[in-house]
Parts: sequence; C-alpha cells; structure tokens
Amino acid sequence: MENNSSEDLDSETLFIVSQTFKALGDPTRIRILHLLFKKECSVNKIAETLDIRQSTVSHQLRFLKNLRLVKNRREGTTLYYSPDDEHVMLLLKQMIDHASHS
Amino acid sequence: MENNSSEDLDSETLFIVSQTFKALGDPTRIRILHLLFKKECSVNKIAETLDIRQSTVSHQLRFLKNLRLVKNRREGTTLYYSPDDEHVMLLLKQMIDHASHS
DNA sequence: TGCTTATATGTTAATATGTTCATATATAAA
DNA sequence: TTTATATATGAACATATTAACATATAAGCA
Repeated sequence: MENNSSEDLDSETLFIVSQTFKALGDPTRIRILHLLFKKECSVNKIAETLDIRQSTVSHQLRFLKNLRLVKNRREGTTLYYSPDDEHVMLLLKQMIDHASHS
Repeated sequence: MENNSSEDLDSETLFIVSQTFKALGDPTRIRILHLLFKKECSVNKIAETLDIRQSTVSHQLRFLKNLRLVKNRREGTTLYYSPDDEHVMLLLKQMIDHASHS
C-alpha cells in the first residue's frame, strides 16, 4: 500500500473517495450492487427481486453508472447491468463481511 | 472471505454497512479520519490543522464515535481522539489508494 | 470561588438526497 | 406504422445532512 501520510488529502482524491463512499452509503444501492455480485441483471429483474420501483432502480443505476461502478449491455430492449469496478466491489464485500460478523 | 451470496442482505447487516459507508461518504469526516491515521489528535488541533470550526469538528467526532469509528482519551481538559475500528480504517486507506491512482 | 481553556450541545438555515408519479424514449414484433 | 415491452427522464415532494452560531459544560488553576 502507498504512503498516504501527508497531512491533508488533495482535493481531487478527497472528492472521488467521498463520492464513492457516498454511493455505497445507501441501502438501496447496496442491495442492487449486492445482487449484481452473483450475476448480471436487467432493470426489471432487479426491481422485482428487491421489490423496488422500476424508476427508482433506474435512477440509482444511473447514479452508479456515472461513477463507473456499474456498466450495462443491451440485448434487444433489455439492459443487463453488471459491476464495473472490481476494487470497489471488493471493498463492499469486505464491509459486508465485517458487518455481518459484528 | 465469507460467502455473502444470498439474494438479499439481512436488514441488520444492511443497516450497519450503509451507516458505515455513509460515515465515510463526507469530505470533512474523511479528512478527520485521514488526519488520525498518523497520530491521535485533540479537537482543537484537528480544527486548526484542517481549518474547520471547532463545533463542526466536535459534531463530526460525536457522529464517528457513535459508530465506534473513533475513541478518545482525556488529559486534563483536552480530549485526544484516535481510530477505533482498524478494519474500517483499512478500507478507507484502500479507497484513498484506489482513488489516488485513478 | 472566579477565571480560563477545551470541548460539547441545541438550534437554525441552506443544501443535498431519495422516492414517487407521470411521461418520454427506444427497440422489436405484428 | 401500430403496438407492446423495457428502460430512462423530469418534476415535485419529503426527509436527511451539513455547517454555522450561540451558548453550555467540564476541568484545571489563581
């Protein structure tokens, strides 16, 4: 690991880190990402599985896509979403693991 | 790492994970925690170093302390704060490292 | 006790966030 | 081209969050 020991973080890093953690700091987004651990998933499938409205899922997916945390691929009219940042997904896994032990 | 592959997270884990990430999702709190990487620090020292008002620092420290992310020790009238969750601090370090490479 | 320093707390105002509803867009099939 | 299905978008609303100010509390010392 790198030496991040300077007294204050540079503003760009600070922005990225806070944005990314903010993305992970919402139950709905966590549930969506957790579902995508297993396999890629369409918007409707996510909405049905988690019992969340389609528009809510779509809004949150856009949020996650803007941060490049997920990506999608089209098949006909269906969009399949999947994770697009392995490292962040690993951090999420670690936090879930940590929390489920406490 | 444990097998967190069930379709949905249990609500308690979900709550803890989202709360913890939410705590890390704010620039001020990140700066405070980052400062505490190096050494324990008094409230005023944090406020001076980061140029944040004392009351703001105190509020954020209370927030972090409620989540057991920091602890303190008293020396006279001074309270020294330090990290209290090694695992979460490691995740923060990893994210900073990740972000500063991107 | 009264004074000083360090920290905590209550309140408020501005802003950000998350969800919903209604509607728009895009693709494919009839 | 019409229709159906899947997804995205915009506006509105309620709630949450953040920082600031003023003030309170706690500890040590003259």
